[in-house]
Amino acid sequence: MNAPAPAPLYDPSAIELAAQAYWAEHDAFRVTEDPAREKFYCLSMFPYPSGRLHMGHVRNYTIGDVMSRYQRMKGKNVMQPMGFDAFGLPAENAAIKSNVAPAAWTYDNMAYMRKQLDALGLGFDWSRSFATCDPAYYRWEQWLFVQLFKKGLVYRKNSVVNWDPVDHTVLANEQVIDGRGWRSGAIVEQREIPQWFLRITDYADELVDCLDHLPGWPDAVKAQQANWIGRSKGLEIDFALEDGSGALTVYTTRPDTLFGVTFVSVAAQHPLALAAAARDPKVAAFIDETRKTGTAEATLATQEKKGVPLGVSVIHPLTGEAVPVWAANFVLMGYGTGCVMAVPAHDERDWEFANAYGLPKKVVIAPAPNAVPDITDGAHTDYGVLVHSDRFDGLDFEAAFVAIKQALEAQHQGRERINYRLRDWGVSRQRYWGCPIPIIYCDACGDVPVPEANLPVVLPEDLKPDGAASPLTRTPSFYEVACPSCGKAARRETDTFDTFFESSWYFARFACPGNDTAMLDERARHWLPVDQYIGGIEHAVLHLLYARFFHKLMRDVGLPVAGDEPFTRLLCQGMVIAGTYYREAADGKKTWVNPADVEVLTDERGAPVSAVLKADGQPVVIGGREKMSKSKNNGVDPETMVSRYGADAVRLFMMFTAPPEQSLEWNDAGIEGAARFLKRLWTFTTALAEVPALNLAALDSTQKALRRKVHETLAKLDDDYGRRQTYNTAVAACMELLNALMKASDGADGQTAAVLREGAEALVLGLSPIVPHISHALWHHLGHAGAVLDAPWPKADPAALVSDTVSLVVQVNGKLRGQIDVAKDASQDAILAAALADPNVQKFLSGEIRKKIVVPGRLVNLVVAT
RNA sequence: GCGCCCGUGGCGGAAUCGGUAGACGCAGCGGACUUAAAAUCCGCCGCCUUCGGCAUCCCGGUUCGACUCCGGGCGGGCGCACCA
Repeated sequence: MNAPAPAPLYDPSAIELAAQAYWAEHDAFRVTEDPAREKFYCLSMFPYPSGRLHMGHVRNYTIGDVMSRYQRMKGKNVMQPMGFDAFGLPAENAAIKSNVAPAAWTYDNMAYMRKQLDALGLGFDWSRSFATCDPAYYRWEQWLFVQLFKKGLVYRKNSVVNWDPVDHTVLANEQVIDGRGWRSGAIVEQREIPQWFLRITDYADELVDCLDHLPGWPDAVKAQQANWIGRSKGLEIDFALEDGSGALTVYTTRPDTLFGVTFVSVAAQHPLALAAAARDPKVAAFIDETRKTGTAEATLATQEKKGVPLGVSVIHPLTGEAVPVWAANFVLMGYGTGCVMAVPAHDERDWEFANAYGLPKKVVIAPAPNAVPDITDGAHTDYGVLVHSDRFDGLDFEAAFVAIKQALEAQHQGRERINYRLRDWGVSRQRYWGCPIPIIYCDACGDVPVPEANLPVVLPEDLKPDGAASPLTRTPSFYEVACPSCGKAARRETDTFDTFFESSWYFARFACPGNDTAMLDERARHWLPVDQYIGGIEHAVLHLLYARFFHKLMRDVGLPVAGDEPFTRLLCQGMVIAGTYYREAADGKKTWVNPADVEVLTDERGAPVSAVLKADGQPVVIGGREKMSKSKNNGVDPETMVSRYGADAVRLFMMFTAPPEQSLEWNDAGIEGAARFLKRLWTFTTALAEVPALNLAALDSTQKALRRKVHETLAKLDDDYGRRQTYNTAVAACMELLNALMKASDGADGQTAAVLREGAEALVLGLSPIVPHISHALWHHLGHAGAVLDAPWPKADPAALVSDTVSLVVQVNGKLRGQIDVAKDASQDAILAAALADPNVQKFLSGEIRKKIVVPGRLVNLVVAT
């Protein structure tokens, strides 16, 4: 090998700036539709512009960037866009706290975060970017809302909000702390006001059924969504009121237990309970009590079962018996019909309730025809066969469901019904910094949608929220309008959309930048669905369900979206966690200290024994590993890490330390290890000089083995990047290969040097999606003119993978006793002969060999009598 | 309570279809270089030990063979939370 020219030292910041400048200069990530190439749409959940990126963002976007760069090298036409989810409460809070306009605050934050994203080397097509607070964006969701209005998919009804009586404002749930307003400290009231709803329940069946056709989604997310939608099949059954004044309709999924009904329970807010309250002060008192506890949801589930008899009875539809009606605190007014038939023998809640009030229990389900279930300690809720149920005795659940349904239908007292836990989506928010709802209220014409020609309804950006009611409600120039229909004075809606509205369709708009005449165009059909979506598991239900819903809505109003589902493959990355450290004051108050300020002391094995604060050398308590957060003071700032170690090291550490969907523990020593590896890669690759051409015929067995390692690594990389999406094992394989190459590089010349060079190229190409900057520089070092991001993905040479001999393990009774090398096409007999000849194996072959198992390419297991 | 997921060295993790448990990295220990330190390089590194034995939360099962499959426990995490 020629004496290498003195190589420049690895200088991450210089290399990274140069690579980023190259990408910017060449507009390297801008894409357009290309019918000749397969498209790949890779999307990471866009951020709220809070001001600074946190490690969770870095992890999310690194994963997306790695996938994008890999697919690009595989020849796909990759679109990876990025934008900002720019409406929301923090901007209003900042406005109140620092007296800055929400718009200015938001745009400043976006500019800063854009710089941070670029410094990480993320390959976004910024020409497609937008902020959702731009009227050019939100006008189209107003337009969609108007279309849905016309189709009857939106409606207005009264709904409860958290009302702060001091600030005269509606509070979001997270602004209510222990039942009090976050700023005023006033006790929050529940108030009913009219709000807009989207009929997501019309799509409940499709939303749950389509889950079965999403093989690329994690099961956990699909399970959560199905759970959330909560579809159940049951019967509505009418119980006639004894006084002949009508009927009480209950919903049940267990009509097989109908003969076990001993009373009927209604919600405290049920009309029948309210009517009884007028006559009976005890009922009135009960209703009052439930209203007070009604707010604290967490206690609701565990609270004691309470109720009060209403003094009315209903007639059992099949037995004709009279059963009493009770009001009960555990019956939900908002689900089903607000009343349920009570079967204490076979329902836990009814069992508890009946026990508390001494109501009878009738067993009507048994595990077997002659068995008697034990209900002394609780209800028997399993399915079984019917007993004490007249002509239905002996039937199982399914048969009883059908038979009882038919019996009730015949007397017009029952019908099958599907129920959902899912409620319609309330989209009204009494907030300033959001998209205005495009409706005008006219005394003469009612609720009138803003005509399409008048869209967008622009949010005035010069208003300043002060924590009280939305400034829109105090801005006549905004809300005083003429009715679009009759021209008379009317009032504009001052509520804005839930911010989930914006994030429910942004994925589609990325395909259609610049279109100011339509929400979407044919380009959406080209790019959709998103091939790979990446984001946090915290969005498993709401965001992902709403986005699926919007995709179907856009489809049904005739917009050019492709397919029924927006996201083909979904990856939910794990949290970024870090150790926590604290000191506890005498009063039990904990002061959390940042991990960066702590020194951990270990025993001689390396196990941590104690920790001290660097500043004063005094001990701190070692807490658990938890999600990075302000409250636990265990956050690590990405920008600091990038300036200290370089973006490549940060990216490498994040991809190497854990598989993407698992939680990732940040530790400073770990990222130093990542930086060390990059330094080694740099030193090794830059030291390679001109080498002779690779001559496969001239390779000796050592050189062949080294070359096999190179190509085995390539084969593994493709599998890890593509099918498995386990970047941690891909990096490990590269580290292993670099170790092997460096071991072989001492005084290497001739064909060994040629193999080393081939290995270096494999490493640079194979690592380039993860560490794009150093790869960009090293690719040029290796003499290539083009950019590594445009190089084709390396393929393993099948010829390099074949070996003349294979190494087999020899077991005796399943225990490892020896190792043999045999020809790769050796016969079973030859393999066995070699195994039996091994001296160590022979030591364990005292008895008769009962069985000989040969697994080709793997092992030999000899079973002897013991 | 119901649903989902997970338990492997001091630590993060690997073992992809039931076939060498602990790859790769961190931490630690020993050494080289150095006046010294940092950086770098080399070696050791599950536990008990002499051959060897024991080890993937515990107990059982299937199998020639189980981290992997099945049953039952224990522990942890996440989601939903009286949805009839």
